[in-house]
Amino acid sequence: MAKPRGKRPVDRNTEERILDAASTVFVRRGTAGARMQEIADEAGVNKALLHYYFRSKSRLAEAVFQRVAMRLFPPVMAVLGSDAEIEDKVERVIAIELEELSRVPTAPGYVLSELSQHPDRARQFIKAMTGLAVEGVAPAMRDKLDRQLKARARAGTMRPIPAEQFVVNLLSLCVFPFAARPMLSAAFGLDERGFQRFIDQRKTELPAFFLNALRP
Amino acid sequence: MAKPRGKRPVDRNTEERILDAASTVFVRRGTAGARMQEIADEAGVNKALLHYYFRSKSRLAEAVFQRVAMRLFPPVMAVLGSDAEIEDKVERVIAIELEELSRVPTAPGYVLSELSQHPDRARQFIKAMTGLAVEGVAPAMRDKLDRQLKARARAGTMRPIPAEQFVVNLLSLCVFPFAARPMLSAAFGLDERGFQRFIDQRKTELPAFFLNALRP
DNA sequence: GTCTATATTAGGATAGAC
DNA sequence: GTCTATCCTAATATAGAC
Repeated sequence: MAKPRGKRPVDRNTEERILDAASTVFVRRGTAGARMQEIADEAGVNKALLHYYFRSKSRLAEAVFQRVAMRLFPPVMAVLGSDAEIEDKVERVIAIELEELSRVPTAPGYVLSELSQHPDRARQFIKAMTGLAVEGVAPAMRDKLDRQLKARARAGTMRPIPAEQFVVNLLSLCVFPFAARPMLSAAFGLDERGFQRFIDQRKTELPAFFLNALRP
Repeated sequence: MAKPRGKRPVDRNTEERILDAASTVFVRRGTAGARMQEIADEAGVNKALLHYYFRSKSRLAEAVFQRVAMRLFPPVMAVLGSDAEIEDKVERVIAIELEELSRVPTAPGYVLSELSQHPDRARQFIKAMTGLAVEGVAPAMRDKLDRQLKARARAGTMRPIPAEQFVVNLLSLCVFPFAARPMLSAAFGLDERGFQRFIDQRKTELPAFFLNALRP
């Protein structure tokens, strides 16, 4: 419940600033490693204010996770659930993801670690995203895709593949390199620029790879 | 400094048991979220003993990360760097990874989160794995693969693809589903059995998908 | 090598002034 | 709404007996 509802415009601003700061710090340190003090410093306010707005660290953590995840998943879901052709979807998802993740390259690591230590966040998020029960956007998207893929397979213009595998393959190829970035950089001897070049190369390589994999 | 070197056989056993317990707890809670007390309980020993063997939590965390990563990566590296044909490598890596990760499905989440919060672990690990400098196993494997892929592309029996992209694609497709397991389970409504069925399906689907993607 | 007991600090949370 | 000061538990770490 809770959250104060002040009248002054300052309120929203401060709450926003805190949320921004918290996102930065939680993504950097992980939820358990994050310190309320560091968040306060980052936001330029006092520790006590964090509790004033969010009551506890765990509530703040929840708000941050929702926010980060909300910026990551819905755009992809929208494309996958749209009426576009499969080839279009593949290209658009890859373009959107590599673009967005280049901007926040550490977000995947945070989201995945948060999920592995706090699996219930996944359910909460799916629920929050659909606004309804767990049965919502995700199954709708899956069914839509499933029909498309089956039709194309029947027409012989595409290798048959279950919709879930299709989605997971696509996301894997986009997200994993960012989540594993430190290991890849170390293994292949890439600095920051090198990694960015690797991702740029991937922007053209990945659609080609994926679409080729779908050929009948 | 360093680790005590007792004479009695008991020593090794206890140290092993602590390391086992620590792995379990660190993987479950993440490094920052893990508690020395919980590790001691899991190992059936006293807290003080952890410090006796590993001096501090951060040293223990380092040892655990090395151990978990060592069981995950080297087998794959070995296959990728071997003399086997590309098709063989693909099939073997997928088989090994899906098999091993089914046994420790939460390991990827731990390793990735550890990496994102502690990027230097990657360098340390690569260094430890090669036993030498950072230039070691990884580049050798990369070069080997690179030659194979280039030869096959020249012969027209395979679509050209940079070795790094090849490796990253292969690992992405194997590892990501485990790291993202809670989200996938929530999105697709899978329970534990459902997820296992999904992975079993993947054991045949993935080689087909990947090899198809490599066709010229 | 293993335990009990304790020191010490860190960090989340609250009280209360402004 | 925002700050300063403080409380209090939890958690790492050590001392010292056995």
